[in-house]
Amino acid sequence: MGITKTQMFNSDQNELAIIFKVLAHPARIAILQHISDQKACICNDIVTEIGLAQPTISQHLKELKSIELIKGEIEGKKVCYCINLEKWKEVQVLMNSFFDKAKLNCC
Amino acid sequence: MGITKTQMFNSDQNELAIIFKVLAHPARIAILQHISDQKACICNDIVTEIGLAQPTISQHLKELKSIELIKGEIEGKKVCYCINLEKWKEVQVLMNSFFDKAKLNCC
DNA sequence: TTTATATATTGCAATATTACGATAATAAAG
DNA sequence: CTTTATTATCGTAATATTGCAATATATAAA
Repeated sequence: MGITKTQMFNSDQNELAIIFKVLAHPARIAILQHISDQKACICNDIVTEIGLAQPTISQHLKELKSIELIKGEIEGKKVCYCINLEKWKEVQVLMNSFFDKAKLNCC
Repeated sequence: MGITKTQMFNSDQNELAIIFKVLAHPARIAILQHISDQKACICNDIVTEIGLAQPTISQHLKELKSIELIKGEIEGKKVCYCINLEKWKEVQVLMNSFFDKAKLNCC
């Protein structure tokens, strides 16, 4: 159907999946790299750096904001986006705790 | 368009995005947890545990196999899936190196 | 060989995502 | 107030994903 049966899974599984989904696009990876490299944090500069249309970048930024990986500060008519380090670390811990649980005890 | 402009991004960005995309579904998170918890590694047991239809689970397993996070061993008429620990750790390292690069040097 | 069991593949309907043009909203500059 | 610059939102076309019924494939059991 194209619709994920969210109700069949627990909230941890759904939360992790949502985080992974936000990260599951090369443009969003690139945006995060540009922001954290300080190459560009102003929306329009990111548009120039990456080369997708402005509405497309704006949409990607919105998705990154939706899980609070970045925050946008309004500076006059520009918006400066930066990494939300608190959430950033939280996400990293979450992923690592998922990965650390895997054991090699299979058949 | 719905099509990702892969050619605009470098191979690291695309590789990371593909890995995140495979992980971006609660059913696939659940499957990995079941396998690594040893609750179920036989395909049909996973179907019973999770409650999605057999073809659906089979498709999710295929996607997990596509990036080699799991491998499936044929045991008679059954297939035992287990975590590919080598790739598993490789993916974890890749993610951490991405997350470790973020700095708080923004405006 | 026939039947039962386990998994994979195909085809399709429902829904989601990606990208962008057009346009709205907002704020600084003139 | 008007213009310009920057970002967000809306609408929409193209494509991708999800889930499952039907079916194919493969092995074991009878």
